[in-house]
Amino acid sequence: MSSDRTRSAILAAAEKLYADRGFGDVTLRDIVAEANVNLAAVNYHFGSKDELIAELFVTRSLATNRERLNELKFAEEKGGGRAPIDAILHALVGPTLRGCLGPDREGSTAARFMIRASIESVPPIRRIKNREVDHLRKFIAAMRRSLPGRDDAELYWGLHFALAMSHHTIREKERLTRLSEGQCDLNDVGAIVDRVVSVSVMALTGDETPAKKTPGKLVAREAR
Amino acid sequence: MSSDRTRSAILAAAEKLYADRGFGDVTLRDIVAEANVNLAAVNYHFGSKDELIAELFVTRSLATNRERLNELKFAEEKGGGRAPIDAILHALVGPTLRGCLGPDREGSTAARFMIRASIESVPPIRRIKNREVDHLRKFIAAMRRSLPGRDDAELYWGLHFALAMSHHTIREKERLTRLSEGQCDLNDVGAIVDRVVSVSVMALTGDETPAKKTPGKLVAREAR
DNA sequence: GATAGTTTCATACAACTGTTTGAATTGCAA
DNA sequence: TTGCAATTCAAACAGTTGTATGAAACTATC
Repeated sequence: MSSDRTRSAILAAAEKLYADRGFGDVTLRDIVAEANVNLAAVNYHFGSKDELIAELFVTRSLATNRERLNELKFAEEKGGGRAPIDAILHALVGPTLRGCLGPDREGSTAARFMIRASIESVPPIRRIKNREVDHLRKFIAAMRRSLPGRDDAELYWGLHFALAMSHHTIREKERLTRLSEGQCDLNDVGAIVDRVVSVSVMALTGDETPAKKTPGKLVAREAR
Repeated sequence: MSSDRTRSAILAAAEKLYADRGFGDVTLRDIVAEANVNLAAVNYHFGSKDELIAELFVTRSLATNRERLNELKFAEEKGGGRAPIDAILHALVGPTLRGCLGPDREGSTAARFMIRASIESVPPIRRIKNREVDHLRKFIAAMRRSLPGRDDAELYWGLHFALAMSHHTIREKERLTRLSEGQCDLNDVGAIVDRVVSVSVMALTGDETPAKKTPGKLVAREAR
């Protein structure tokens, strides 16, 4: 228990390299070179390469989940047990978007690592993501309290779409920048969060029964 | 030019195996075993493993793009040069969703392969996807005609969100099924397309200037 | 300062990867 | 049939990968 130095040097080096070059072509030898430690150190301290990746991902995603739940709890307490739906969605997508996008996050290896983890799909991370369901259920519960009477399926779809927009923005931010030739500002994270939340709220409250076969033209207006 | 037999046997076997087990752990030896051909045949007929994957992906995605443009062209001709926005978005997300989800597509290796290609992110496929920008610009142009005066950035965000919901639904269909405990029907593809289109239309037409700092509650109603 | 436990290190291992080679076989035209 | 090109094949190649080993170096306790 004395030498955390090696341990954390490996973690830092691995996070940096994975963030920079992806999981695909970063070997243990690259990592130990960057960390200036011996090759065997990874297996000694982490057991295996996969466990190293898992620890990296778990640490970061636990932090995000904690932040999410804090925001949710705060919003629900403020609303006396019922948070407004936009606050709930804000708590859901805000931490992730803020963590991965945003100013001066360019240099943050943690953020870039999480972007990689979102783009590539490597077994140890996939295993962890599959346990995320329980976490999301807490948001479904809050949404149910916020929009009582709403069909559960609608809530699931709303949450699903909120995550879709948030994750896709993270995954494809370069492509969106290129496609829009810079007209979409990917630096103003606050505006992005608001935009995702706003659309998600519309998805949830727009029309009771989503257009069945031929969706009519939909017009939304701001109701104060 | 005589033996396409080997060539297409390889293509079929590769598509099946990649669809079933992902790109990560399917080797050339797996493929040639499934195809009952010699190991060297892949390099002989395709040059390299990456070129095999690329050909597989290009074939399928060209088909999807063609279908998209057909739908778009049809809608614009019907509208005399200006298609309604929901028709444009329908042309954008319909072919992809229909191609990857939907009934009796369970057995379609082509569909499952495209899902894999959407989930995992392997270099040859990434290279091809990066050339997709020109294709998407045609939809931006159609959207500009459909919603004149609208800020270009808004159009880009709308298209981006439409793709986000469509791709995320494909990628995470199992997870959504599990999360919603089957309450979200992933088999009714038509309904899913309509749902994605409907939300995308709301995103594009909902409020002129997307809520800046504190998004107000938004209510949409059906017009017409 | 001897001892026991932890940590580092160089090295080897065993397996697997995509690719190449050169000879055998096939198919087809003259 | 003969000749030539296209195709198939078994085998080997060259490189990389994550992991295991056992000895050395360190660290703290008594």
